[in-house]
Amino acid sequence: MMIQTAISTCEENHINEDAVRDARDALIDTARAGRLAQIFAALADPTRLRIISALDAGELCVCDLAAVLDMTQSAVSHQLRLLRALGLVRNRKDGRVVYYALDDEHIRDLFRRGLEHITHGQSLD
Amino acid sequence: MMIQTAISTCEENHINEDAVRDARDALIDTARAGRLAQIFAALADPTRLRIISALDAGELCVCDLAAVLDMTQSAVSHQLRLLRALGLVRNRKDGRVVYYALDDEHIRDLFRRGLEHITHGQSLD
DNA sequence: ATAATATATGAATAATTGCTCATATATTCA
DNA sequence: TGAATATATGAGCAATTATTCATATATTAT
Repeated sequence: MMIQTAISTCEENHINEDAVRDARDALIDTARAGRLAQIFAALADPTRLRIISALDAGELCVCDLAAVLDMTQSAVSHQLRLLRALGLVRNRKDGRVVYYALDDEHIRDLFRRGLEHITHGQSLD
Repeated sequence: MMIQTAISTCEENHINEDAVRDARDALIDTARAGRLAQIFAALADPTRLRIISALDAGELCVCDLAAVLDMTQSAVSHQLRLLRALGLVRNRKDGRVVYYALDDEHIRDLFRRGLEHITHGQSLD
């Protein structure tokens, strides 16, 4: 007579071995998780999203960007530095004016898709 | 003889009026920016991304999820509460066991696209 | 060279956040 | 009912972060 091995506590034997196995296969490693989180983190701030939306229309110099966003030049510059460090924007210099533009189609895609999600409730592809 | 009006300082007249106009049109309002930021913020943490990746394989109870992630049940529970508050996961209760599953195809899509971005350098659509 | 202007950046601060620890709640079992 | 187990959650702490303020750097114009 076969008695089913007691799955005593979750800690020891898990509640569902199969599900755990599947999950372990699907689980992304911490390195990937970290890099991915960093990308999404770049989009996880209202100011940066507004910057990205503004630049989505074309390049803009820092001063004009600050005017459009109605923010301090300093604050905008700080965020631009961050976005540049992450490779999301590029800049070109013309005299003492520095123009910024979006430089990552993937991010632009994520941004637009997120925006779709916000605006038209449901509409995937 | 027509003398071009001096665009004195950026503060007053902007450096490029046209670009500013376009940017103003494209600029998303702060309400949208806030909501969108919140969505991306949900994906801006390695732990939450690992949770999402694990649940992408199917539902899992809290305890098994904690085991898979090698994290405290408490920490996992806290993150699950956050994800649930944002509508990213749903849960069903079976006795004293609570199973969690992904509940937002848009987020799942964003997650997978972000992951693609990470893994295969360039590959949009 | 000096003044003016556009941008960058270090330091400081306030707010947010992810985790731990302790404990509460809920459910099953004896 | 009481003990055991799965999950939830409040408080506290350490780390991160977005902004401001002051100031530095770079470029143009006088």
